[in-house]
Amino acid sequence: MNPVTLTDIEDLSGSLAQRVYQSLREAVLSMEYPPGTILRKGAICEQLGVSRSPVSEAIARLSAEGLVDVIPQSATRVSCFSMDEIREASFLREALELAAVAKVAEQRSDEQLTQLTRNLRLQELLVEDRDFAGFYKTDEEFHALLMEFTGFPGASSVASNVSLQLKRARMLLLPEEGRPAEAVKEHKAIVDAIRQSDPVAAQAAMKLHLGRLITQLEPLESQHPTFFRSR
Amino acid sequence: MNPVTLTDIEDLSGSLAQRVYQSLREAVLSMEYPPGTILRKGAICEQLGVSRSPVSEAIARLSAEGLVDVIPQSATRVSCFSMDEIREASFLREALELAAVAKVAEQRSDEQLTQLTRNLRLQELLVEDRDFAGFYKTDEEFHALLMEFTGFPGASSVASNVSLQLKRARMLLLPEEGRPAEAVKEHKAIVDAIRQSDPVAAQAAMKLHLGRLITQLEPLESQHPTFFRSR
DNA sequence: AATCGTCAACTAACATGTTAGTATTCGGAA
DNA sequence: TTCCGAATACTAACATGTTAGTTGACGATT
Repeated sequence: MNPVTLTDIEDLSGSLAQRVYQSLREAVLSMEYPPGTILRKGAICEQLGVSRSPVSEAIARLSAEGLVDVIPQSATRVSCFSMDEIREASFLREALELAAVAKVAEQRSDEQLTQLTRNLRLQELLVEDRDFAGFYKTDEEFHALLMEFTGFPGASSVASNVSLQLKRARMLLLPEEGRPAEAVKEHKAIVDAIRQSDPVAAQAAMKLHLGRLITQLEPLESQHPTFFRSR
Repeated sequence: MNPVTLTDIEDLSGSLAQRVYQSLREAVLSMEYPPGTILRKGAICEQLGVSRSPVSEAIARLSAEGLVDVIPQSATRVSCFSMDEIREASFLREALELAAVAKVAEQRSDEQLTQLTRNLRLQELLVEDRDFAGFYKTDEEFHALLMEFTGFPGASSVASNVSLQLKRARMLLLPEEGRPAEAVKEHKAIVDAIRQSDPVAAQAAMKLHLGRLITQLEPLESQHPTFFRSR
């Protein structure tokens, strides 16, 4: 009865376990598997045409990231949101992005500034075209670029790991009228501060920007109570 | 020929895989398995009296954390240090701890302040007794307390994960004469700022303190070239 | 009708068998 | 002696068999 909602692992690269992991992770983050969904190893094996070994490894990694809860000897289900966790993720993300943006403002190269500006222009275009999916993607690229420009290649992945729950919760947010345009303005303020090599201003602009997201997220708990756990 | 250097998994709790993971992780972090050591699944299975499944899962987790490098179809070895990675870890740790200490300074309870003060006194005692192992442990507890007091239970584990390489590299540092005493003073400055609810001063004190560690770590690359990879 | 205990079905966890890719060694040719 | 290549031994990766713990349903008892 359930349609095949997993991206085919044939399209991915790496070990089997790696591909299964990516496929499952994508399904969880995109809310194709909404919180509470029970993951059946057997079904996944059948669906992807692999044995349980790579599936187990994939699930173990998802569990370590907090995307699924595995109930010993019983079942494993897609983890529910908790507003506490979302606030925590927001706090950690802010800590990392503030440090990054300050460092970038201090040491940016012209080439890096150009890349940020180019990304910014793309954002404007996509908002004009009302291509919100494209905008989301470019938005995330913007933040990833900033982390990369710190000169620490792993910083980007740490930040995105820490923000996983935010990314997933954000999927519940319908693009609110006018919000993407505002986000672009805030991004612009950040880039302006970086252009002027002003770390303090860059941090302030980033803080403002990130604060908007958590504000948008807060009402979700009452709007989608089934996706949240009380605790 | 090799003596049994793994802590017995009997002493640990949780699933087999979890226990194996803890045992291996401890061995890597304590430098009992120095960088470059080749991990043989077969030997580990024999030594711990378990099958390859839990060992594989444990190694997969260590690999995800960057503590071991697994060479596909060939071998898995304890990862070498790289000064770039250590600088990166230091940057990320600083970002998190600065955010944490500011938040704690703003919202601390008296009970929390008491706990910090108590930890501080313990540090003084241990340094007086020249119990450096005990001091290291209490030092880490100090930083863990600060992360906990943010009110975000996961923040502590994120911070310690990010600092794994720092923790391991620190093992190479012989307790330098007078350094622990200085560290206690720096900790005291941090707690003083928290006592006065002064986030800015707390951040400054923390930044100074964390800066000392990376300064101590820098010379290691030339002192222990075999433990570092060039790249 | 409600509750409790038993049992059957299902799942993760663990053990073990199999495959395929890598590295090393050893022998032969230059 | 040196260099190259084939064969072998070893490893992680994958598949599959087995165990044990949990859940839910069903029936007996009150």
